[in-house]
Amino acid sequence: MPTYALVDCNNFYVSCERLFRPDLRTVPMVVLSNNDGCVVSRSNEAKALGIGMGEPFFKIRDLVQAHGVLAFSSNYALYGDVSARVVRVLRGLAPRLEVYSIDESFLDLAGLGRPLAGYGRHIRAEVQLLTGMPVGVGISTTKTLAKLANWAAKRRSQSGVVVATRPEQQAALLKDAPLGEVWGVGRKLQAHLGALGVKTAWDLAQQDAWTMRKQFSVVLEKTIRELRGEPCFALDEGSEPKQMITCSRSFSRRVTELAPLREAVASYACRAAEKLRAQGDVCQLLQVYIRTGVFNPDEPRYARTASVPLHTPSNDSRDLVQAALAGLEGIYRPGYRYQKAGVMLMNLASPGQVQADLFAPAPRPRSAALMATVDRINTSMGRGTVRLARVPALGGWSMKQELRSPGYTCRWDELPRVR
DNA sequence: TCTGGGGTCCTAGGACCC
DNA sequence: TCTGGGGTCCTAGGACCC
Repeated sequence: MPTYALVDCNNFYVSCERLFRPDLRTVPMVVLSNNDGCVVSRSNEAKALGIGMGEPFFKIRDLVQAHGVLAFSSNYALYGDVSARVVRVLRGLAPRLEVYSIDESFLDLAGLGRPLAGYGRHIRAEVQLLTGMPVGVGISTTKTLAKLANWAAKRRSQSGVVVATRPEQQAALLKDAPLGEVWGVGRKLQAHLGALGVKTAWDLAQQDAWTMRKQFSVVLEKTIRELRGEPCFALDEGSEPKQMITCSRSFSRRVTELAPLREAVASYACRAAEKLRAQGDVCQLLQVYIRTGVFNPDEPRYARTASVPLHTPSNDSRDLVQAALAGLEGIYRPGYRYQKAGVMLMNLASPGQVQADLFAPAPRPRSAALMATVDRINTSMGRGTVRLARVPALGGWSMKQELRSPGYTCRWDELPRVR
């Protein structure tokens, strides 16, 4: 019988911040998105105060003041490092594993030959002991059911482990879970299905799969089958290269002039190019977009995307910056207050795979060696140590992160001190 | 005044072909 | 007055995920 465990870190970003600040263990706290814009992680104490996921920080300033809620800017270097440590521990406990996100992994526990509940508790204890990270464990026969069991582990169980492998356990789980907790059912689908009287995971599992497929999508059909214990989603052990790479940022303040937009777009193109080279691909189509804010109804709106084909597929930062800036020139209009820009790399391919364009300009000589050197220096000495002249270290548009914690585990000069 | 970033997959519709 | 059918490919947009 297929058996999956979903291991999910509790309040992951907040828990990372607490690893090196045990004094904060019971303090209400939140971690904010880039530019200190929205709440993206909340401690249990912050949840109890009614602070919602994704809530704009400025809207809860009073609440934060009144209850002494501690806020942190997101520190992705730290979170990425902690995440890698957790995965290392999990790999030792289940060799077949899918890293699903920065704070979640699916483990294949089929044929374990040990009692599942006990093994779930063992997983939890090992991760806690070796990394300090609290996790919940949901175990069932499909990935969708394991996700749901994990939800129950957090909400309904003292031990932090829920096993739902037997039919009666699964029925109880489905009847207990609101529709919106089902993996793959978002806000829109919840509203549509709700109108049909489908309110719980159990209700959804009772629907006719074929009818739901015709009325909604093949994805929902698979979700229904998975809820009934029929596996439709396989474990994905990774190594598939990405099909699209993007780098985009909101500005710390509105930008109106072309010059700072050029700086920002050039720096995003460079960052995207680094990611592209890290997976060893070249790119054949680049898109660049700029847009004004979307929340202020009184502000004139503008949003455009430019697509720039690369006739010679490339992963050279200089080529991608050039293409991005050419695209930007075509879509920039003065008179707007721009809030965000982004660069997307598409139609990715491995270098040997692409057909050379007979009339395309010749690729740059020694490009690969130069880029490899730049990447090596930036990897060892810090991102942005070597960069193109048109990419400033910091622009007026650069991200605001006023509340960032130290890089406890990833910067020599910010290591915690022990006295 | 202030509202994140990076992905995937699916579908519908249009262009194009024979 | 009458105006095919089926397949493929591409793109844009939407929904979902964390």
